[in-house]
Amino acid sequence: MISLSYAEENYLKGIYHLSDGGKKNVSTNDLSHEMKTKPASVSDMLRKLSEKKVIDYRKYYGVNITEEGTKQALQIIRKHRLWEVFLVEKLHFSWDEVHEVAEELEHVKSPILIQRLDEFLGHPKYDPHGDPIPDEFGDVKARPRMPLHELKNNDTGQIVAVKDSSAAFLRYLDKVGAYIGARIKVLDKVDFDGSLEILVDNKKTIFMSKDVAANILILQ
Amino acid sequence: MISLSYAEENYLKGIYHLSDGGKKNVSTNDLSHEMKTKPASVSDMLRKLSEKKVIDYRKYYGVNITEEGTKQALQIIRKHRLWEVFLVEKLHFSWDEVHEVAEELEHVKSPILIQRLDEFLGHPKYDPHGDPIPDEFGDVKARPRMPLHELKNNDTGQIVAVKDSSAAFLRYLDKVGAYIGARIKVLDKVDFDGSLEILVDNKKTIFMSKDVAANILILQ
DNA sequence: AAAATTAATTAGGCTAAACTAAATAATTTG
DNA sequence: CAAATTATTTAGTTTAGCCTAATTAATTTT
Ligand SMILES: [Mn+2]
Ligand SMILES: [Mn+2]
Ligand SMILES: [Mn+2]
Ligand SMILES: [Mn+2]
Repeated sequence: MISLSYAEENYLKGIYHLSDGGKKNVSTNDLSHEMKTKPASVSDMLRKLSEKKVIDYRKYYGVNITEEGTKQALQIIRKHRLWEVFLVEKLHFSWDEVHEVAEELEHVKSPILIQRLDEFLGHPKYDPHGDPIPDEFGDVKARPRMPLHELKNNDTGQIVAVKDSSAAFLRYLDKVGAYIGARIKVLDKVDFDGSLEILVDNKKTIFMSKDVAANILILQ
Repeated sequence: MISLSYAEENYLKGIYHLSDGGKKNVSTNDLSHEMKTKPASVSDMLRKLSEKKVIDYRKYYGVNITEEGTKQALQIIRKHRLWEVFLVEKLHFSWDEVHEVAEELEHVKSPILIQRLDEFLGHPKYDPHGDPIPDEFGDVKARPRMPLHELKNNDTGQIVAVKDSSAAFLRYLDKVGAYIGARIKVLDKVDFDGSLEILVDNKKTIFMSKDVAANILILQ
């Protein structure tokens, strides 16, 4: 297996995410935005990743991640999410504090480390944000999930993940009392702006904007 | 607190160790050997570390670590050793497998991470090789310890640390049955080559060369 | 105390990963 | 469909961290 640098790993992960798991073609500009670098830097990196055969790159036409690239991206994501679980379950981090740290830990190179960590955590299937953890072969157990803002009046379901893992968003969810695993029901949907009134665990009613709801993923 | 790069952290740690915790002056050549880089690269790095005030550097006369440098070195060592404890106690690594991985983990930047890890581990005082773990203020509980080859006939004591943490040495100790915490007694010391016959835990007799004994540290 | 040896530094290069500015390709618009 | 706009790449710099070769400083030897 070809070895990638810290920066290359981050780019590959960015490409994997923007391509929606390999389905879509990714543009230089979008990637530069994702990576917080300039398009010129992205062009440089794409050439290198292409030489390492983890992406297919046609100048001016964007990139597609290869089979090998997908495999590697999934292993980085596996590490990231396992570390997130560790931080929350064992070190009592809150779910809005883990992303940054996992962003570093995911690059530690030691296959045995990640295997043992997985065992130690009891082979978790999902990370603290509800995202599935790929297994050692890169297999992902995907659950069908739908953004909350697409639900109709009286629809019910369970919060299983968040689309946005930023600290600001997660802390907002903490404040209003939304969490992974919560059972919800749409009490009212305002036509004018798409904002929602939600019943949580048959107890608490919370109001949220369409933008917030769009970042909450529901299993029906 | 000035922020150091990954490479700078490793150099500073190297300087700290070679200087015996700040007591000795360190030469460019010795450091280049320690870091497995060329003396020219060391000169470059010393200039940079000097600008960051973590070392006192007089050209051609070697370096001394500053107060600030010592503080930072101790925090890196703290992280290194806490991670080693984690790997052994929680992930069931053997003591000869942890050093390399800790060498990477020690650079993860997150004060809260290391504080929580310390709590999770129950504030351990020593790492798997018997080395003391500095506390968050850089205070180290040093035990008086003596290399085994300096003991006399019939002297007794307890193995509390190893000087060499290489996998080869540690696996050799595993094989002969020497471990941290073992009670030992010197049964015989051969004048000719300094090799030793040792009684371990009043049960097992083991023979070892002077070189091996010199890397085993005893609390009397 | 000069000569020889050893240690350390400087000079000049290389690569990775970023950048800005300029050039060029692709796409959209009148 | 030519012109304008937007996206992307290329060219040329920068910085960190390494290298080799050449130079210079310090130390040891005769
Ligand atoms: Mn990362
Ligand atoms: Mn996550
Ligand atoms: Mn290290
Ligand atoms: Mn250790």
